[in-house]
Amino acid sequence: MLENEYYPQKTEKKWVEFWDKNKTYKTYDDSDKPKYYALSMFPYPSGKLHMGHVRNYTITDVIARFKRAMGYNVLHPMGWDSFGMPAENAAIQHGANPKKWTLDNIEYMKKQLKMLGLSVDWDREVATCKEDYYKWTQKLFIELFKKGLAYKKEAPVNWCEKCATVLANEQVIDGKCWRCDSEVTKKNLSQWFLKITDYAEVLLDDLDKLKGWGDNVKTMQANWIGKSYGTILKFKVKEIEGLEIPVFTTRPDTAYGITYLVVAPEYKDIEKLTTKENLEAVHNYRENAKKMSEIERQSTERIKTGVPLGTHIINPFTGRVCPIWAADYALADYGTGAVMAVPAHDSRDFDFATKYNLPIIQVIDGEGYDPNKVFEDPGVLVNSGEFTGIDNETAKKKITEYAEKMGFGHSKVQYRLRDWLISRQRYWGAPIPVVYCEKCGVQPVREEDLPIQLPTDVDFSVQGKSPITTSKTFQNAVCPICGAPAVRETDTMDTFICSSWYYLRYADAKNDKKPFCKELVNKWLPVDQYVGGIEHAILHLLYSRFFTKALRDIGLLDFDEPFKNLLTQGMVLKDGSKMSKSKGNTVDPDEIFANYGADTARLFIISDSPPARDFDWSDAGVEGCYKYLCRVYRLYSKFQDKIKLEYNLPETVDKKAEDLIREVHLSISKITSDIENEFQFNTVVSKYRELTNAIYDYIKDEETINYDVLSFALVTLLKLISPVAVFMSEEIYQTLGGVGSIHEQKWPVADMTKTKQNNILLIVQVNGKIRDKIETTAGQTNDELTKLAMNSEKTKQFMDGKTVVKTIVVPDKIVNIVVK
RNA sequence: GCCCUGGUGGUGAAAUCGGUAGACACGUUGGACUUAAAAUCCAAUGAGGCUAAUACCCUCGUGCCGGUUCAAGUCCGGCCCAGGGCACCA
Repeated sequence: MLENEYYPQKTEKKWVEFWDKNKTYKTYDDSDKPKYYALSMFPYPSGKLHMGHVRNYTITDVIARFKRAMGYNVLHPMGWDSFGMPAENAAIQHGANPKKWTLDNIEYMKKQLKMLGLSVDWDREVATCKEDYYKWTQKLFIELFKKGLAYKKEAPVNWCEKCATVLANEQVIDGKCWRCDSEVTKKNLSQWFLKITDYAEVLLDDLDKLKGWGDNVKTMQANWIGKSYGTILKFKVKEIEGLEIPVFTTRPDTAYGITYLVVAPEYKDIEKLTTKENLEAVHNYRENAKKMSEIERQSTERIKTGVPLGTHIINPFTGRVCPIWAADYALADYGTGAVMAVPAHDSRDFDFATKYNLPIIQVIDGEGYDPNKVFEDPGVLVNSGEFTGIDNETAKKKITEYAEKMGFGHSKVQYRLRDWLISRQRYWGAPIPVVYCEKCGVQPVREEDLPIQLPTDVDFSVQGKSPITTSKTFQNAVCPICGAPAVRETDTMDTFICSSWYYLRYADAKNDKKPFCKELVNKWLPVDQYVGGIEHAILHLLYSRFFTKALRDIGLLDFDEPFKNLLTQGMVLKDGSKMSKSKGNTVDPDEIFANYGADTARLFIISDSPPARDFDWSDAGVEGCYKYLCRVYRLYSKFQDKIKLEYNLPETVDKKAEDLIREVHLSISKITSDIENEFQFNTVVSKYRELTNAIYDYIKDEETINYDVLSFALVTLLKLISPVAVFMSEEIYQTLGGVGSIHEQKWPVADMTKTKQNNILLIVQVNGKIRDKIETTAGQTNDELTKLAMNSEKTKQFMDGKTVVKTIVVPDKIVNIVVK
C-alpha cells in the first residue's frame, strides 16, 4: 500500500538494496542491443560528495537510464581518481596512512553515490591507487617508453615549493600552482616527459571531428596547442666564425627592420656569445632571472630588462651589424629561444629599444603610421630593398622563399604546446617503473615485476625530497638487462596519467593479464557521452586525447578520439557565487538526502537551468521540488486501487479524456526530443509538471473519470519520470504490482496522430501587429482563414480607409493583412 | 590585445523553420479550507496609459544603434556590458 504522504526517508534505502541484490544495473558485454557508453568524470575521493558531484552524476545517470529505456546496452561505470596530494597531506599533517585515508573516503563516498540512486555497474569500479590498476598504468608507461614517447631530460621546469614537486605547464595557472595556489618558480632538473608535442598537429586537426564538443572547449584546446606559421631565419655571428643563431618569426616581412637580436637568459650558447667584459653582467642577469617567480617574469606590465652580450649578428638582407642582447622577454622554451627584434613593428621590441636607445627603422607603411609609436598593422613594405612596395602578407612569402634560396632560412610551423612533464617528487602516485644501471643506463622494469609497489617504510615528515627516498629498500633494484645492482627511480607519475586511461579500463575492468583487451575497448569506446566540469577543458581532456592516439599508434586500440560527445556542466552556485568551504555557502548532500530524499535532490539539480549553464541552489527551490514529488505521489496514492499497469484505451472517449490523451502523447514527444537534443532537462521537468497539472484537471470531477484513460496517463508519467525520481517511481511501480523493476521498462512511444488539435486559435495581424484572436476549427484553407480574418470587427477598424496590399497565411496559425 | 560563451519580468528560465514573447516554476498578493497554523486547493502577477473598474482597449517591451522582412528574442552590420580561456609564444 502507498501511504497518504510521501516519506522518501522510509523507502529509498530499501530500493538501493533491492537493485544491488537483483543486479538491476549490471552491464553485460554480450548483448544484441546497440551499445551506449555514458560516463561522468570520476571523482577524487576527498571525503564527501559536494553538490558539483551531485549535479554531474545525476545528469549522466538520467542519460544512462533514458538510453537504457530506449533499448541500448548501456555502460555506466564509476571509479576513483585516488592518487594525489590530499592523501599525502593528511599523512603529513595528522599522521594518517594515505592508503587507509583514501580507501575510507572511497567507502563513504560510494555509499553516498548509491544513496543518490546512480544506476552504476559497481562490478566495474576502478580505483587508480590500487595495485590492480596502477600495475597497468606502469605497463602503459613502459609501452610509451618503448615507443619513444617517454623520455628523460634536464630542463628548466616548474617548481612548486609548497607541494615540493615539479608541475606540468598545464598545471601552472597564472604563474601559480593549480592545486595550492602558491607561486611557481623555475628549477633545472632531470625529469620524465611524455612527447605530447609529437601529436600537436593531430590533436589540433582532430578537434574538427569532435562535433559533439562545445566550441568553448575546442577553442581552449586550440589556443593551448597554439599553432603558428612562421619562418626560421639564421644569423651569422660576426665575432665567431661558423656560429649561427636561428630565430623563429611570424613576421619575416619585417626582416629589413631588424636592429638587434635577443636571446633568452637560459639560451644554451649564451656564454660562448658573451665577450669577456660582459661576462659578469650577463652571469648576474641570468642568476637573477632564475630566482624570479613565473608570475613576475611573465607579467607584461613589468618594464623590460636586458644586458648586451658584446657580440653581433649580421642581417643577411641588409648587411647591417646588430648587437645581441640577453633579455628575459625572450622565452627559452619557445621557438629557438632567440628572437629578431624589429622595434618599429613589434610592441615588445619597441618598448625595449626605447628603454635602451636602440635604433628603430620603419619597414612597413600604412594608414595611421606614426614614427613615435609602434606600427603592427598590415601595410606596404618600405626601406626593404627589392621587396619595397609589396604588401606585407605577400612579402612574408617572398622573403621566406628568398631566405630559403639563399640558404639562411625556411618556413616553419611552431606550436605553443610543450611536452608533458610527468615526474612528481611525491609519494602517493604510481611509481615510474624504471631503474638506472651504471652499465646499461635507463631501463624499464620487466613486465613480470609489475607492479612496482609503493614502499610502506617511509617518513612523511621529510622536507625537500620525496618521502619515497626515505625507504630503506625501495631504491635497491637489479638491472633487468645485466642483473647488476641498479638504482630504482623514486619519482611517481603525475596523477593525470592515471586519469588519462581509466575510461578504457571500464570496458574490461577485471582483466588481470593486460590493461584491457582490444576487442572490448573497441566494442565500448569511444564514450558516447562524457559529462564533467569545464575545469578539465585543457588538462584531463587534452591528455586523454593524447593517450588514446598514442595507444592507437602502439596498437592497443583502433579509434583515435576517446570522447564522442562532451557535456561540460555549469557550476553549482549558492547566492550567486560558487559553493566553497571558505565562503561557507556549501550545502551538504547528506542533509538533503535526509530531509527531502535523493529524488528531490536529483529533480531539483536538473530543473531550472540547462546543464551547461551555472545553477543557483536555493532552499526554496528544493522545497518546491519536494512538494511537486509529493503532489505526484498523492495521485498514485489516491487512485492506487484503480490504476491498472495493463490498461485498454476505449475506442471513443469524451472531450476531456481526449484532451488528456493528447497531452500525454505531446509530453512523451516533447520530453523525448528534449533529452535527445542536448539534454534539456529543465524543459523536461517543466513538461512533467504540465502533464501532472493536466492529470489533476482530469480528475477534478471524479464521476466522469475513465480509469483506463487515467491509468494510461499515470503509467506513462511514471515511466517518463522514472529516470529522475528513481526511488519514488520504483516504490509506486512495485506497489501497483509491477514485475521486475520500473527501470527495466521500455520508454513510451508517442502516437503523433493523437496529438492533432480540432480547434485552433487563429492570430489575426494587420501589418504585423496582432489585432484579433479567433477560435476556429483546424485544417481550413488559406482562403477560408483570410475571409475569417477580414470579417473580424476588431481587425476592420485597423483597415479603415486603407487598401489591402496582400495577405500572408500561416496555416492553422496566423493571417497577416498588409494594408497601405 | 586575441578567442569563446552569454545578456529576455522581482528571480530561475521557455520560445523547432523568422510566425501569439515570458511556457513551467520560485517569489509576491488575494481568496477557500481550518478554532488556528502547516499542508493543500483556487485566482492574479512585464511596464505604462485609458477607465468608476483588477472590465474593454491602446502604446511600449528580449543589452544599445541601424538594416533585411508582411512579420525579428530569432537573420545581417556596427557597438556596449558580463563571465570564462589564452597571452612578453616573437
